[in-house]
Amino acid sequence: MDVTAFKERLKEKGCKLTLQRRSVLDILIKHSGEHLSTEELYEKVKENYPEIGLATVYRTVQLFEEMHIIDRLNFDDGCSRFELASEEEIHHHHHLICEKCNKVFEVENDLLEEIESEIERKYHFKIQDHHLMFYGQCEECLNKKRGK
Amino acid sequence: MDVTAFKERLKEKGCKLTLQRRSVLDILIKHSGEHLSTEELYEKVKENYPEIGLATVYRTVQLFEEMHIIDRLNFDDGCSRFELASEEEIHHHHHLICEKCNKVFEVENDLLEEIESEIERKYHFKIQDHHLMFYGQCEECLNKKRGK
DNA sequence: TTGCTTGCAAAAGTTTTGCATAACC
DNA sequence: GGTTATGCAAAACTTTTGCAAGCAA
Repeated sequence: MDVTAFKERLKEKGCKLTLQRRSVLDILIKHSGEHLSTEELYEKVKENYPEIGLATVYRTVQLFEEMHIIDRLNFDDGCSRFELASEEEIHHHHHLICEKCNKVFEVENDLLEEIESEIERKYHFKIQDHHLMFYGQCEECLNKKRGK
Repeated sequence: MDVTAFKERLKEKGCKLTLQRRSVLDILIKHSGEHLSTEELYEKVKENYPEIGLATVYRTVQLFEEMHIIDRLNFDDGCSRFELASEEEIHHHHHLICEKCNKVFEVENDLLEEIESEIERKYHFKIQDHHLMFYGQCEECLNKKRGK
């Protein structure tokens, strides 16, 4: 997303373009695929912008979430984590979480359309989004266990 | 689960059967399908066992989670919620979360085997569990919106 | 100028922990 | 009797909020 488009989307919401908001977005883009927490975002933004406050980062991720710029993820590690929302309408990757080393992998795979339409029909529920996480063991940890 | 089996499973872990643990299990069984939070569990246990402490309930749900007696759920409302784990090895329901009224519905539907085996093959990741949540609008809220 | 935004500090909310006492086996 | 478990209070964390000052448009 470029600065002009970003400013435009903020304006639509009656919000202003501030250096803090730009800095948070920059870090999110720079670290896409890393699922940073608010605290981690704050630490990274501070490297270039030491005056920023943690509360501002919390307020910014809330705003970005409402604007659908980012998605909030929960890996049960005590804090929210974020990733850039995909630009396309139908996005969706899933997450593999290794219960040994806690690493998170992304999976490009949807295939949920079938399940979604069945659920929509059966339960009269209009689905707008989904989160799918798989828990288990990653290749590396499987090999370690087997002593390879 | 009966008391004898419960005691046996506790003993396997070197843990003792206490009135507190029995009380928490009783409430979980009595309110299965309700996704109680730790605080809510505490309130309900207190009705019959007023001396119990909140920390004990926190410690108990941690223990039960390790024992796979319950599953921890996260609906992004600021706390963990719990449900009894299914007795069968493979049995999975999913959750529909209405973003208007925040009600949670359960869906009896697996159909993920196909996706799981594809992921296991492609990513060399051994899947042990999954969580699938759908976000959207429930029938009631859809009807309200349309003024029915 | 006007209203949105920020930084700070304090508050709020959930969860964990230390420790003396109590309960289980 | 020895060890695990509990209750209480305090601590640790994450997140939110109030408010005066600052900044964008």
